[in-house]
Amino acid sequence: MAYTPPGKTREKIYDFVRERILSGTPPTTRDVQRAFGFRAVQSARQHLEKLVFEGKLAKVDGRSRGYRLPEFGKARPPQLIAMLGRVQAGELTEAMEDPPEYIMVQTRFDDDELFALAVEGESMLHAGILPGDIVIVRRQATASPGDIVVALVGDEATVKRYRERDGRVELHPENEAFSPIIPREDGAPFSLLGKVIEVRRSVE
Amino acid sequence: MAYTPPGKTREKIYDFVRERILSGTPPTTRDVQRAFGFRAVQSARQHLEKLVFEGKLAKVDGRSRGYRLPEFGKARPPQLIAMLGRVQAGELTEAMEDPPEYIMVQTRFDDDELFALAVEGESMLHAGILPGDIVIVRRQATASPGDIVVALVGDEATVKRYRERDGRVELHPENEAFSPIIPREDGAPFSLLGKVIEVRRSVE
DNA sequence: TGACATAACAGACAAATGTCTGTTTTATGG
DNA sequence: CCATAAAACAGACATTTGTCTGTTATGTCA
Repeated sequence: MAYTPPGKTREKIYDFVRERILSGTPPTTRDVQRAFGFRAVQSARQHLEKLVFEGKLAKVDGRSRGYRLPEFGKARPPQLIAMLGRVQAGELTEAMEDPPEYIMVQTRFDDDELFALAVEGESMLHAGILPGDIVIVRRQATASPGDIVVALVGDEATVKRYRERDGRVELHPENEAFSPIIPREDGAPFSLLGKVIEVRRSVE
Repeated sequence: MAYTPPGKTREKIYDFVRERILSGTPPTTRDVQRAFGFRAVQSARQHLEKLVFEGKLAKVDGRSRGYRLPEFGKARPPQLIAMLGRVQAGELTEAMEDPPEYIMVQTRFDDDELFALAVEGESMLHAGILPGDIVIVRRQATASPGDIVVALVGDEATVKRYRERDGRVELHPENEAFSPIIPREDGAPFSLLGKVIEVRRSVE
């Protein structure tokens, strides 16, 4: 390979490795060699080791594909959770849209405690939750007053603020145009699905 | 290893592999072997191959750590972008908090076009953007009317709705308590940093 | 020009890892 | 009980991959 100014090639190698790590698998030394047309493995290795020395990459010695992004060690590991959809027969079921949708999150919870849901109404407008927003929900059967929760009322999933009054559960919207739901009174079957722990909105 | 009912061990192996893939690196066949206490590599391999056959895992033949989550093929690859902070000398600089913070997103843009920012004021309350929210921003020097943008006014980064009136740029808050900013008039140096493409809020 | 640092190359060894063939154990159904 | 299927085991081989030692280019600076 032709000679390049100091650090120039190394930068490109860093970008390459970073990209590969993020897209699923760290490259091998020889992946890097081939990608940059080096005729010697050592050329790739030298750059990689220098990147580790500089702290730009982390590494697990001896293991194949042992390069990491140093940030990953400190950050929470990414989790892939399912987007749920329709409400059927009293239970949220996976929306069977053609490409099953997943969303990547980083929380302190187990990923099988979590699911995601698209918000449909405007009842939580003043809490900054708009129609089309995605809420990340942690499954739990109880909640504390003030929590934003997802509940199944009748066969509809709804996002509301959880309150208690005189020992009774109340689900409050945050929009004057809507009325609170007091589960026992209107007889519809009620169950708490979980608590909202994150809200996301795409505004492209 | 003791005999287990059909499929039981395989489920656990799937969970294990999935976890590993999400946390950065797919396991090797022998990683699985060791993790489950198999005395033969083939035991692990048999399960893994069957998972691939069932479509629960994807695989790159021959390569080390070749197992993948099939969903990853369809989804946008995850991107790690930096959380920016303070505004210094007219430019947004990386907040040097001890563990440099990164956030994982999945967009159709290049990750070096993107940065993230914590919202500070209440000026965009009615657009569903609250103090403490994280906005994902795409760097761009121009915007279309209606876009929510991040602009540098003076030495402060601010999130506003982009408008044009009589050919002049106006930055509108979405909260009656605040007034629009008309850049040229008040003399403060102004520059458009980018457009908000995603809003996130943690409500734990 | 010559010392020096970095980049790149050559070739090799050893460990890690994917893969294969065949056997043994355990549960299930007729 | 026997046939069958799945689970688990044994042992081995080939490729991939990490690592090492030493050498040759190419640019920088005094």
